[in-house]
Amino acid sequence: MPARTGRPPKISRADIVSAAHRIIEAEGTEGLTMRRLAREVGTTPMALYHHVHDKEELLLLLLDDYAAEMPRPELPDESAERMAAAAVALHDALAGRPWIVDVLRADDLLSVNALWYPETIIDAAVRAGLTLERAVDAYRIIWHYTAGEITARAAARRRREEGGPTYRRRVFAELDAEALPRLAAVGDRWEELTARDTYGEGLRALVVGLLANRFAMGGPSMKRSGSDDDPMD
Amino acid sequence: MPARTGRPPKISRADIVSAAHRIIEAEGTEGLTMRRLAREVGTTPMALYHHVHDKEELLLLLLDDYAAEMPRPELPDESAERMAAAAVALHDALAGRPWIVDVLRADDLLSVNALWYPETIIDAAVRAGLTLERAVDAYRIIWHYTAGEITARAAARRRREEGGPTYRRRVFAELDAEALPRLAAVGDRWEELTARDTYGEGLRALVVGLLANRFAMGGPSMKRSGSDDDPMD
DNA sequence: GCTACTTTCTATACGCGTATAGAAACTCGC
DNA sequence: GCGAGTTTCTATACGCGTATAGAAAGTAGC
Repeated sequence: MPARTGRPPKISRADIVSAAHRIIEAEGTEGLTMRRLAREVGTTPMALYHHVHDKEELLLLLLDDYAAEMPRPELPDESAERMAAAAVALHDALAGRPWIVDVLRADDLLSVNALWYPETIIDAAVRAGLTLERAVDAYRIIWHYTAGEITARAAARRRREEGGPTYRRRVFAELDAEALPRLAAVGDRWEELTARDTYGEGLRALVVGLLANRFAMGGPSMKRSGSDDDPMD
Repeated sequence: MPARTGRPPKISRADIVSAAHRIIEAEGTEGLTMRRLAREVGTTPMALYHHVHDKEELLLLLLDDYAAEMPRPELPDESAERMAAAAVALHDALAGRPWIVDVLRADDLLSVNALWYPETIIDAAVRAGLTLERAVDAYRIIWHYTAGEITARAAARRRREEGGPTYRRRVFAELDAEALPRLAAVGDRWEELTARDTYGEGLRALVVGLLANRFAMGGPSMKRSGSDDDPMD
């Protein structure tokens, strides 16, 4: 029954997504606007909104398309290494696409086609001896770190491209060496030190710590200092 | 020589920042637009741009103001606990303010008045035995995790407020239980499990891992300690 | 063929951040 | 007192994402 009711569509979701791909490829993230996209597809901007809820959903579709082709590398057998390797693969796949950043806030599950990554990480964590619940926690923690690193990376790149290194200079120039001796000791080298890629190092530390499991949830040690009230609700 | 040349200003940066504070207090983040702010200050939108480079700088000023009053809690003496306590204080101070998210991508130093946090964390890391360079790396890694967690938290809150829980439902409904057994096992409980606050847990894992320092930079891999699943000794 | 109904697409408009051009209001050198 | 220079403020406009209203183009029942 291919006979559907209503005005027949001139464009499809797939048309939109592939046009978006083309634009991003040719003109980068900034070139992808709903108006520009409409022109590319050959329709009006608002027509897009009948196929896509908003721009964020469009980016999610783009991610999903892209995720289908992301590398699923051979993984080591040992659990900790396996977790780290899967996370690195996820990180590397995402870090290369600047527009990803706009979608990172969307969800911790990313897209359907990217579910292989959480699955693999959670599975490795369970194999390493965590309960399923704690494995999920571990995945989310790794994800927060990963998303944060990618965001910072993108911001640093943007800063580099825009050229204005003034702010950090000013900070270190005005810095009170008595109150902040460590930062003063770093001084001009901040720029250089923070340019290094520390994702892998942090990830390994995280995996080690998560599996070491020194501080079980609700455990007594390393209690939070300061007031007890949680400012989020 | 208080007699400066040029047309005398009607408004100051301080006026702008305090008006912005007022608006955010009264109407939340969404209420803070450059046009609304201009109305509050009693001027035109473009006049603001002579005192503030762009909206992001305004938010940074707001953060700096706010940072001056952030809690600097009494810290434990032991280094690892000290690092964690400072990071938790930073996290809690930032997590309460939704608009912070827009500024998180700005810089890893945040604002001048917030430098106490990196200083404290780096200092504790050095005391724990890291070199200054590695202590800076540790701080940045902690910062990436913290920023990522806060962003995800804000996104989750937004999702909660907007009410649409459809996406995750759909994901788990369509989920291929053979290809993704762990996620399938979690199933409906994903929502519940990911609502938990795991910042502290992750942070402690990170600190443990960073100080355990098993995998020095440039080291060969995570192999090293045999093929044991218990990475702590 | 007409009417009702459904789906898709178009036109218009709003508020956003901010670029650009130039007017306004002051000091200074003469 | 008057032009030159400097700083600040105003007017206008652009492109953005997208809300809203309604026109267009089909099918289904009569």
